[in-house]
Amino acid sequence: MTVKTRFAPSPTGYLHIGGARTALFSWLYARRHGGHFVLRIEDTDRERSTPEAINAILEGMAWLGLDYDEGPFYQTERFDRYAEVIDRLLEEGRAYRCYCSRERLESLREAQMARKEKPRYDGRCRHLTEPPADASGDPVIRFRTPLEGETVVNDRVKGRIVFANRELDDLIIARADGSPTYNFVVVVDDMDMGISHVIRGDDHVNNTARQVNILQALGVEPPVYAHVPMILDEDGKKLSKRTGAASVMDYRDQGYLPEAVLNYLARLGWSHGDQEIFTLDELIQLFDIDDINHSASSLNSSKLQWLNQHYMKTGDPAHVARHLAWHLGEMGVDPAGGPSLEALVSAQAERTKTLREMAQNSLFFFREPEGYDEKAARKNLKAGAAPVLAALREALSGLGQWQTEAIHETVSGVAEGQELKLGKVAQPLRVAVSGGPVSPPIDETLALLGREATLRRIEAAEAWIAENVVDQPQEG
RNA sequence: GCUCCCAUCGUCUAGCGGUAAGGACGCCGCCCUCUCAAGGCGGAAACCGGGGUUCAAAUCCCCGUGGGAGCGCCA
Repeated sequence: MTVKTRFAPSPTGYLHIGGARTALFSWLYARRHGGHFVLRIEDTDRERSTPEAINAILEGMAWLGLDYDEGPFYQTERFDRYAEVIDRLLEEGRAYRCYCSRERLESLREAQMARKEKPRYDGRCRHLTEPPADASGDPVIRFRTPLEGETVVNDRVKGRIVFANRELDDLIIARADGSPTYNFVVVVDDMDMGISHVIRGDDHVNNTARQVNILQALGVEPPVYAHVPMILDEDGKKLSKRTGAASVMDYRDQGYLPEAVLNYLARLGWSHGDQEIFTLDELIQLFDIDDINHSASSLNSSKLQWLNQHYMKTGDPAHVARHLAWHLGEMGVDPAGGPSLEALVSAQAERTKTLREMAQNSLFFFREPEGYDEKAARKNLKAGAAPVLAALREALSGLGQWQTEAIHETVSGVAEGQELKLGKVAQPLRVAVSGGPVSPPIDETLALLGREATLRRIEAAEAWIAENVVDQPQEG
């Protein structure tokens, strides 16, 4: 059997992190089996679907690198086809027109709820042969669900699930205006597009029995279903925009690499023994529906951060640098005016968790620090630091080659000359050039910053000390 | 309320009748160290409860309990 999977989001919002995972699973499964992956936009709800949301979904897919072999298909462009199938169902008596008013349906539901029954259509129009006398307005079309027997779904992740048909009611497949509804279009599309495996969130399990029944009425073999558990937020609650990043683009904005997000998502609800780090190729090779978990899982941002740092540390610096450049740009920095981004990535990757943090902590390489971190200055830019800085400035200005190793020797040389531990020299220097207490190793920092900026900032620090510290009572 | 699903460290998970219940993130401690990190080493930390089945249950069955989903002229 040729494998064909699909991702079928409704364009009513951004590409959700949960949706991204189902998309990833579907994509991986198709790639794993040399099949096709289809993107289908479920936009039958014209009220809620927006072009912005469609773009957001396409953008999210592109950022993650989940490419599709077919589509995007739009359901709104397939209305003729749906009408055709509905007519066929009507002719064959597998569907019927229902003239019940919304009001009647509403009170029916209320009465059932009051009786603690499961609300469902009572089948009043099921046996009508012609419109009732009191009919007003256009009818909806309902699917004639079998009254008896059971519908079995052999779910690839949940196992065998049995639904008694009497628990199902006659669902509406076309609205009064003739437009088809979700449970119906899904079935027609999956059938027409030759979808072999439906991988989707398990909030759809209860729909599956209805869909299987429609498929059977159409005389078609159902696809293989695999319902993956939900993703919960860090507190184990349902995901919402409120509780942090829900849209995949938020992850980009927060400084995550797409490969980190992909790896993280893959390991959320799926596993392969004790392995945590997977390349995309490994995922394609190893992914299997049978290894998907049965229970919902919570997001854990610290694990994502760990993965992200892993990819920043071990990835191709040029690749990471491209992403870093984007974030620098977001912060109004033109990377052209500073050190090599690749070198910067190498220097910062092991001390930052995200690209955003890396960019933030690297700002001083591109522009003068805006003043000194108060605490760091109080501790390191004391009166006693002035001669140290002066010595450093002198030694560094005479340095032949502005390279890490030579700089390192020079700085340690100054420390020895002043009979100070390296830290006593490096730290004031660090504050002087970076404005704060944290940076890559001082020699690397200076090498990246360049001689000119280094000397200028040392001088500025000396002036700052003269102006702000000289009159203060000296302490050690 | 009815139907369906789920249940191993805080979190992600391995386990598929016999294990000292393993790994990862995070956390704690030590080492390393010019800052912050990274890294190395070590540590604390889990089978929801009760019944069965079995020589033997985290693993199989049942019942509870607790979560979740669905019950639209939404998808």
